Amino acid sequence: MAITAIKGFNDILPTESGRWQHIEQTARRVFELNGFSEIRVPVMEKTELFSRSIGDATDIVEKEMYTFIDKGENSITLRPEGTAGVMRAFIEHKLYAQDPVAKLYYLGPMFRYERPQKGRYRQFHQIGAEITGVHDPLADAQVLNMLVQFFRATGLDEPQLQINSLGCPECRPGYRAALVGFLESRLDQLCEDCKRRFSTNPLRVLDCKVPGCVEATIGAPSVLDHLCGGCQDHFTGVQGYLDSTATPYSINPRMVRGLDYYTRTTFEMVTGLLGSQSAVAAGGRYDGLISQLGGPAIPGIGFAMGLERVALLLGAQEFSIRPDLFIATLGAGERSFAFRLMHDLLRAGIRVEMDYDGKSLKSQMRRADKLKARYSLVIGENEVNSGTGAMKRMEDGTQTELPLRAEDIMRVLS
RNA sequence: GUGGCUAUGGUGAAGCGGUCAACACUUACGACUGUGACUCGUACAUUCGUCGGUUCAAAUCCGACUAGCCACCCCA
Repeated sequence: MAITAIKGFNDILPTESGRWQHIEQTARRVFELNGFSEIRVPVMEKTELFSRSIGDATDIVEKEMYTFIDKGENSITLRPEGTAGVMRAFIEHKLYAQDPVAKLYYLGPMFRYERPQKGRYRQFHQIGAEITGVHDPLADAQVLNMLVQFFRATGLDEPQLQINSLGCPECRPGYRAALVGFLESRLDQLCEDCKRRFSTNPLRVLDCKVPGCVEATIGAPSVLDHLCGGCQDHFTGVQGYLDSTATPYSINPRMVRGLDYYTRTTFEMVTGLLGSQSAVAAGGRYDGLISQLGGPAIPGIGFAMGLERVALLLGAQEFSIRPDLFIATLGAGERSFAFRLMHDLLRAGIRVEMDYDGKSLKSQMRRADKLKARYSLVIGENEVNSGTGAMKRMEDGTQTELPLRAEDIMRVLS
């Protein structure tokens, strides 16, 4: 039996890589337009970074991390998400000293040990962006608008933006207490999972899809009614900015996040097209994270989107590269002439293909067709002797006689 | 970690106990001795995820294992 890839780790084959490049290029273009610069950080970090930022009691840290001990006895973890590493770098290199307002984006593989399913893999890829140093809801709104811009630019208008506010360390405890009080009386109506959540993370009960739980939580207190003045103003501000740019969104007071560091604004881009993996991108504000990791008290906000999920939404769209010209040759003698011509054209930036191993002309023409070459050119003894030949436009079969020099060929191609 | 489903060539698949494992696509070569797409011809699974069992006989029945998919949990 041949060796196969690890469960949940996928190859991105040439037929799909074009789609991935389209996504990545679009993200880079949109993000850079918005003033974000790329930051590249390692795929592994000390385990402690993640347990401290994401939260010890979260599922990610409790059961989904690829953690191991290296030869120096250090506990190392393959990053399960990007923000922690980016903020570690931000603090470690004191980027805030130059300018506390940093706009950073990153992209790359993330790792989570979960059972794979549609749109969820053990190695998956995210593109994320972060803004540090801005308290004003303007930063929230810019990040959200940029996300919406990205999806539009990618040709996807389906995912919907949902926003919520989780409050801050001031007001969240009060809300949590109110919710616990409410749920306590209906504990017997909740599913087994929710009974467990009730003690570990009561906010999650609101997110449960079991009909009994949905019903039991109908009159539950909303986070939005328990926000303190500051959080209330902030959330209103975010909405105001979104309204002013006519960015469509809806408020989902039941939206909960899986990472502990979120405060105030949280959001998701959701789709109904990916089965149970409805979130294509998600993020929020993390005002306490940087100081929690040993940096100064600087706020932050950001998001990450799942590339596999975006790629799935894009479907089987073709992004293949077509050659401009295919050169067919009739004999070994002509091939060196053709090779030289191809070389000149490649140097000029023309995409050229030629036959590699002396196949029949029929085969070569078939190949030109299969590669979807725009033009073909047959080179035989006559062409080599006369220095002229005929370029055939594959689309309609018309031929153009011309001298076989790079500049003449380029003229026909343009 | 839990549950369900499925495993036949490069791909999509027929086959449901008994002659060479259909068919389609892909690929290669040819019909056209210097011009593709359409058409036609030829070739391409000593073998049906793996191991074991039942049987005179198994891709077809049984068991175990493995893998994949989907769902739950959770999440991008």
